[in-house]
Amino acid sequence: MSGKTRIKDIAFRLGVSPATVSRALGDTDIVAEPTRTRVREMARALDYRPDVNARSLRTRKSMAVLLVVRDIGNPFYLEIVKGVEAKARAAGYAVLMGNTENDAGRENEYFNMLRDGHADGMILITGKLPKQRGRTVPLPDDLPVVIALEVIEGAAVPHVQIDNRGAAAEAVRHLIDLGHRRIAHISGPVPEILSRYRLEGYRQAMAAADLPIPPGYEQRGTFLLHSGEEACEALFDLPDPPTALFVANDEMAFGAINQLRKRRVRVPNDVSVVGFDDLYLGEAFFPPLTTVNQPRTEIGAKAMDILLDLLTGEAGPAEPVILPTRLVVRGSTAPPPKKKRTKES
Amino acid sequence: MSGKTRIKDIAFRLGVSPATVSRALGDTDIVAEPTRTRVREMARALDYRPDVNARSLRTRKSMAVLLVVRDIGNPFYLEIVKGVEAKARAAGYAVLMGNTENDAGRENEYFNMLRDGHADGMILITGKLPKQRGRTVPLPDDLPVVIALEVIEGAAVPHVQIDNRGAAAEAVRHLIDLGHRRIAHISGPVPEILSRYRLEGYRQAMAAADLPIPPGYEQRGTFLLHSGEEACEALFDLPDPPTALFVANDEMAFGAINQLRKRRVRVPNDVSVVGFDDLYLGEAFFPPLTTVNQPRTEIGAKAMDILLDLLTGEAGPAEPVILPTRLVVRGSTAPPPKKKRTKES
DNA sequence: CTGAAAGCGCTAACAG
DNA sequence: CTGTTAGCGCTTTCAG
Repeated sequence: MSGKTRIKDIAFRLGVSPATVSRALGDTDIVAEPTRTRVREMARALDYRPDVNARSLRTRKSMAVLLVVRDIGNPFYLEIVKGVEAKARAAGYAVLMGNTENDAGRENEYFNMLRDGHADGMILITGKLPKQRGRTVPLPDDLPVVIALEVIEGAAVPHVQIDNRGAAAEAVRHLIDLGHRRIAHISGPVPEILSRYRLEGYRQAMAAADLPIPPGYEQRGTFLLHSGEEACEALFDLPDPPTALFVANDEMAFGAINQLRKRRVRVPNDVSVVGFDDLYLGEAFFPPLTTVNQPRTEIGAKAMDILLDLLTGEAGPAEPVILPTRLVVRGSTAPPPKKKRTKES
Repeated sequence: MSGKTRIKDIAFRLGVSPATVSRALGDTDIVAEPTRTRVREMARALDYRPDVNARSLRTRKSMAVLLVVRDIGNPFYLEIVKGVEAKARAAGYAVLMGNTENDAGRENEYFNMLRDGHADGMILITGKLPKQRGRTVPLPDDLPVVIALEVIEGAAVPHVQIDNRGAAAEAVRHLIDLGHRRIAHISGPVPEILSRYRLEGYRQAMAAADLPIPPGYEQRGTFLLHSGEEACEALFDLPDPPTALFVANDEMAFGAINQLRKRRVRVPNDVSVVGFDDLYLGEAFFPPLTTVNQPRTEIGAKAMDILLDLLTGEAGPAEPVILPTRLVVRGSTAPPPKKKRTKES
């Protein structure tokens, strides 16, 4: 009824000092057992909740971490978020989600929240370091920031990532093992480092098997559904179209398969497709998508573990932490068709 | 270098009082123009950021709102989040995301964040009011809470929702108009009110067309992919299986179509399927899913608008706000097959 | 073991 | 228009 319960209300009713109440409520300090229980019972009876702002102001820590993603609308991030959340709450931290929409201004804004007391540390899944006045500032070594999933080259900040190059190569090798020789790649936006790594993995695997990459076999996409369709269209307008596609993410792979269906090209009978990410709905897709699974929950959990270390003054890992991926073979890949396919509309 | 810049640093360098700095930085107050600019320039030069905790402690408002969803892992919520976010940031509010996992304890926890100063108001997308000590507490009328998407019956709290019953009926009517007579329904978990509304819409449309609902034609699912498969299995083990399915959400519809494919039942040639939600990937699915589109961004935006009103002391709408849905006809629905299908494994 | 007192950084009265 | 003063609610010395 009468507004909110404060520490002094409890203190007053019990005839003790506010300081004693504060101590009795905290875990650390030593308060005489009878007092301690009386305080706790009263606090519970009055439904007392400490004011976070007062506490944070005093202790200079917010007990919150910031999780900044590029696009909260991308289902891909969801499990990472869960991994972070689970660890965070276990350690008593709240998780604040930030959504940059790839906008430099907003990235900066979240970065500032570290300084204005909103959060104590941050996990970045954006592939960019915030800029100050247009130029990237070198992060102080002790700033509690962890990069997850993405890679920021040259940043002296702990990284949790996967071996994108190796995983891509493995995916391509799967196609090669199946007997494919004409394998094309639909990449993500090339300025982005993850796209480059996956592209490199593709080239590496092709080179290792002495397979040529004909002109036009490297299509550049945007990671979005429709760009998979477009890239696929370009690929199959080629005089000598591929028999297999390694696509840099699942979403574009769905788009590509869709396009193939429109052209009455059968997957996997005529053309095999491998994706990357292992999205939840990949299973329900037809055909079920062969793809590279990323350990998303673990990436989130590991990143939070490291952040927690940073927050308690421990040093982060000197080397990037690499988590293992797994090629999930489902129904979108098969050996190439026996007879040589010729150009047909 | 020397820790963080505070108001008094600026004041000291400029030879003015902290109060003047505070006023000069705020929009409202009147400060002599020269002072005002000098303060602002100095603040910018020192890269000053006001401490949110101190400010919140003093002003008793956090300028943050809480957005609580049932499962952050569900892509369905994403656009709602965006709608909320856009409005919130335009009004200077930060959005804190809460994730309940359907856990009563966690729902409560977020609710408490309203009282401990974390946030000033909240948008609930959980279908449940938080409980205190096991029982639902009636929310004070003036508590800044808005329910979006879900419905909590009997709660005197502003609602932003869609007409689930009407939208479901429209979907079923589409099937009826196509010529279907044997139409089954896969519902969500029935304790949930949204599932009930959609179920009612189905029954209503069937009744209005004088169509019977044979035993077994109402299957209960969980809104999850595999439950769509299972329900579909049960349906097509029936002696007289349906020629059309109205499924309470897209995810289960994907599962159902998958199951149908395994049984070599063609969609939409043999059986038509309508979903509900219009998930992003529904387009890429094969066949492209006919479904009910919910105006998700608008739901989020409208909910935030109302919350903003509540936060400024205005009254919320007395009646629930109903936003229009739209039946999106794509490729998963068609007239029923001409010849009567007989039972076949 | 407990109380008194100070102070985190900010803004809002209240004077001037 | 600006400075002084007080205080938001909490934790933490420092005494006792």
